[in-house]
Amino acid sequence: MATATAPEAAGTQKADIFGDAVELPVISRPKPKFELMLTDSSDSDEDLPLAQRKLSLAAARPQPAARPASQASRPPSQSSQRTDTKRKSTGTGGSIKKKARESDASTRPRRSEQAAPDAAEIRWTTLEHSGVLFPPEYQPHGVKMLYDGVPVDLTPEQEEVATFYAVMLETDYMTKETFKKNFWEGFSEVLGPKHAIQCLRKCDFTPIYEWHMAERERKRALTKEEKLRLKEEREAAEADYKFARVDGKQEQVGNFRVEPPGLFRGRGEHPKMGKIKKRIYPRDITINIGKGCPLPKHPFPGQTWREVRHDQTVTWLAYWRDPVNTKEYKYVFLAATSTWKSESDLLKYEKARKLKDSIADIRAEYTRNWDARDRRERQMATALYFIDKLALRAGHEKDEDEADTVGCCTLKVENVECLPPNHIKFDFLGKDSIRYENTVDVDPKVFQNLQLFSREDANGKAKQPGDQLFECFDAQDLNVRLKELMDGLSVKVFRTYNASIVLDRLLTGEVDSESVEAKKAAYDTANKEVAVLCNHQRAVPKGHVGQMEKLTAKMEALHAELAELQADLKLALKGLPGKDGRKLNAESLENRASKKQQQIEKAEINFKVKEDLKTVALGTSKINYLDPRITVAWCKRNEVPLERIFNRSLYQKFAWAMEVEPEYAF
DNA sequence: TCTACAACTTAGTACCACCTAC
DNA sequence: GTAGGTGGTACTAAGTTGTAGA
Repeated sequence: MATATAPEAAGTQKADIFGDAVELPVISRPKPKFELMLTDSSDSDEDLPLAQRKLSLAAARPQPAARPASQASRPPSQSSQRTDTKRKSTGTGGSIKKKARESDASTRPRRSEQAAPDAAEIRWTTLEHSGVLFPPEYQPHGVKMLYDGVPVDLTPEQEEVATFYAVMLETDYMTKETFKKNFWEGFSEVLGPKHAIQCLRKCDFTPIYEWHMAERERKRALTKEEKLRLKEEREAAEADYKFARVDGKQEQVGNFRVEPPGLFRGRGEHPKMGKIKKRIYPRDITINIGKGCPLPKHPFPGQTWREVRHDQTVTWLAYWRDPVNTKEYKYVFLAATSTWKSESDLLKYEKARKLKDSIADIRAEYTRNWDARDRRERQMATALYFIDKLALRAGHEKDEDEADTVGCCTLKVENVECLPPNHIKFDFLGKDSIRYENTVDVDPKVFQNLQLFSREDANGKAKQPGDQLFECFDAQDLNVRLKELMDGLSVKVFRTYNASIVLDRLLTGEVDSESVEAKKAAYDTANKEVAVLCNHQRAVPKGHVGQMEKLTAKMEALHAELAELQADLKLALKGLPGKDGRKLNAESLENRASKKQQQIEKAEINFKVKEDLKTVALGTSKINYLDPRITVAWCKRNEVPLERIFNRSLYQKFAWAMEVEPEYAF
């Protein structure tokens, strides 16, 4: 039985992967397979544990100004009251959408220009980097697509767009009319009105697709040496862009590559899927860099960056406007391992831990408000119950040109079904158009409220499909309320809190096995609980059915072999020869049967795990929701090598959590 | 007061390199 | 040596949030 290792008894050892400054309690684990990228140790607080350092940093930084007293003390009933009339129902199945944004962002003064940023907002003093890496210019291949069975000449620009489409011929997008319609709009524009190609139906992109597949195969068939040479060339080209220097410290850049052109691959039924994502040039990109630093170079003579800023209040290095969703931006940020991201992670988990101290009061408050006379109060309290218990996302109103997905605050009446006596069935498309389907038992008061909210609005008018379930408030209103309950609280904190507290609870007991395999399985089970809670789904892996069939056949073969061994063993124990007259050795047969049994058990576990997890994504919660200190502490207590749980990336991302005490509780 | 922007986090998927079993 | 499986990683879409400014 594994026992928790007391820190005093455990002592500490230097762990070279973390650099000299970090000490780990002794646990029996092999040297990790990978090295952490060492951070600059010139910080004056280098003797502090990393976690404390970050906290100290956070504490040292002036806190943002408190909310105006008027806002802070405003009684809930007086806060931005949203009425039924404000949010009109479409009654046609569509959700209420925001008015399309029309103003040009470039005409708006930027935050940093409005006034000198106060000290609380300054994120850096010096910032040096090499900008962004552009994808190579298009190289025409000369393969002709067919129109009405006849090869057609295309200009390089037209050929490029045709190729965007051709490479997607075998994807599900080809079954989507929206995708094809949007592509055709873009393609026909590139072709021009007088082009021979006049409709998509007669287009045959197969020759280009076949060329693409042959290219892929050619690259796959390169020799090891050729592949290595290409890799080295690629790395040499990227070297300058991989790192930035922030206040003198080298930091990894996350996404330094400019997104290449292609077709927009929106998820679910995104109305813009198939639109052409045009090529981005320096003239589209705004660079953020320290004053006096050399400007990043780019390979386009005659072009200049769209703009160069020296905004010390933000952490992005570059951005450009999304060419498809033109109201949005694409940013280049530092990598997850950077100090900025680590700080931000730590603060996120500390905020979630703070919620732990307030959660009882918050629950008491929303429970009281299930009976509130004010409909808005009652709706908010009901919604918050679901956010808390089911870890639902906030859900903001969306434009017509976005996928029609919802969160808690934007649920429509048809997304919930009240099943007496107290079951609520949820069925809606959430983020990424992932379906949330869940039936839960709720408090009778919540059940009554939901029946009312889905039946009629505040004026007693019957609701129709497409109408909002909670029509009296939105996510922003709820966040304002949450800030009254706890400083810094917002809806998303509940997801972090719930994910981490569930993991913490599930990992509290001792694992009933000495084997690392069994311990890891216990961890994965807990991880799975969280993933299910957060509705982290994935597509069933390709070939899953085939794999399961193979596993089934393998298990059947193993069982048959075991049966044979057991039959022989019976004969051997009676001193009889085998069916074929062979002499049998009982001891050997017993060993072989035992090994076979183990093989069967292993295969059965493998089968079950595979089937269980075929639609569950474990990684998302590990990366975003689970306080890594829970995992690190559990590994220390249970003598599980951390690299069995965290891969290299997570190891680096959570470097700040490594020296946590084994007794750490979320 | 409200909307839209700007900045950031969270998310699933495609692809590729590596490992393992045969 | 090879095929198939697996895990890591890059990519980029799609959320959330706080707040400026009309």
